[in-house]
Amino acid sequence: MTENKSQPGNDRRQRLAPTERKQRIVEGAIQFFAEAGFSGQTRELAHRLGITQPLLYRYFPTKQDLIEQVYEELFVGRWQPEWGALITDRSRPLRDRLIDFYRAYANDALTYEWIRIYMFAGLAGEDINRRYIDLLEERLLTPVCAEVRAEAGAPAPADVPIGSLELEAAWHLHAAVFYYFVRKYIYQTKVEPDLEAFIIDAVDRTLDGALAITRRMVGRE
Amino acid sequence: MTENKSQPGNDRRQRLAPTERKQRIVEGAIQFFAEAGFSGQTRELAHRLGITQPLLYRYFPTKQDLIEQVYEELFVGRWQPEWGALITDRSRPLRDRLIDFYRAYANDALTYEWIRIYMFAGLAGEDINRRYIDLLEERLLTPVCAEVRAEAGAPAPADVPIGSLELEAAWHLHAAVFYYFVRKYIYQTKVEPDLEAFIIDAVDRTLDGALAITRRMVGRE
DNA sequence: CCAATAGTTTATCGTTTGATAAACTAACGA
DNA sequence: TCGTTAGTTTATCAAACGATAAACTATTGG
Repeated sequence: MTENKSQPGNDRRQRLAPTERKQRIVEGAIQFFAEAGFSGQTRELAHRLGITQPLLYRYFPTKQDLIEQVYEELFVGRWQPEWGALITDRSRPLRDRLIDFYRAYANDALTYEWIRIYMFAGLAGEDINRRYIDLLEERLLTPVCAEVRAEAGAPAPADVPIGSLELEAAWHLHAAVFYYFVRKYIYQTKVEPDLEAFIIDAVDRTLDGALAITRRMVGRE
Repeated sequence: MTENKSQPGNDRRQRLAPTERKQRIVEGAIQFFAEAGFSGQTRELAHRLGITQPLLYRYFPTKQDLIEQVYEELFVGRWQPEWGALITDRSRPLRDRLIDFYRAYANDALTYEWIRIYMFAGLAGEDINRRYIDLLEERLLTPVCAEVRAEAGAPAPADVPIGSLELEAAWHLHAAVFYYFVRKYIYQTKVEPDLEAFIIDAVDRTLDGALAITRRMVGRE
């Protein structure tokens, strides 16, 4: 018997560079906390990672620090800057832009881990949700309102500011898509299997209705 | 000094009839778990109730039994049977019926406690959410689809079954109202202050769009 | 080949937490 | 008035859990 280092089931005590180990811990934590919530035990997280529990504390002083890192990775890192340009590109029909955006957003952001940790964080009273919503209103919802205005032939936001109820119209579409994934990943019930078709219908319903209401509310130019 | 029983600050050791005590515990548990989640400690719940922690175990064998009772009180007890009739009353415009329903539903069901405990339960993997959604689809969403069909002049569900995407259209409105309260009570962000106006707009957006799509999807009679 | 560095584990501490047992006492009936 | 019933508290247990200290060992440079 020479080396048994690479034998299956005997691969413990795997020495990694600090950055690599830290990254693995964060990724494992995302998966684990998404399932178990933040009251999940550090011992079980360590077990899933194939390491011992005190090792976590070599890389993160406290459990809360690890959680903070999870937020960073998940909520700050996943917003794609090009989405903003996608929304405001008036060379394409607004309907197509919204469909493309929500297709991309659903794919990159609204994953199992994202949705669940987002909701866990909200219930825990963390301000990460409020900060994310500020970002969302600034980069998505307000621009969408401006595009709806343009589409409806209504005054630009610079002349007539976006009203609270108009913002709610943009939330309306967002809520439909978001809640679809809440049902899928939190309640774990059956949802429409064709995500593409679902998004198209949701956009059409919201947009048609929103256009009519916007014309009524804000008036045409 | 004769009696100090009713003096303020000295009212401990308050003896209650079992049913009364049990009721107070459940109501306190609803409030407490809504804030703290189900990982909230029994000692703190007892403290808020002004009783000692072991007393909880006189009335509920385990913490989980108490939680079960919270579900019962909150999710089973709050559905008003008359809501079904409200939806299907074709002597009134569908728009008015939907507005009235969601006004009532928001008032009676979508409270701070309800929303938060519902979400906590979902994340915990409890099947109460799936059971509630079955109830919702049967008593609300499917009937709404049938009414939209009638309004759109499309075939009745008996002839052409309700499709998955049609059900999603009913979910669309439901999601908008639900998510409004998620933002209010879970993320705790500013929302449109006029709930009435919000509901009216949401109904109009969804209904107009849904009518058009239903006509396209199912065809007219 | 050896010694120093540092990644990882073993052992353990102090609290927290759900739950139980036994003591205490307010209320009611004979 | 007194004794029994039962609602409530005090005291405590055992396991769970975040966190720390010290021992262990894989890797690297000379």
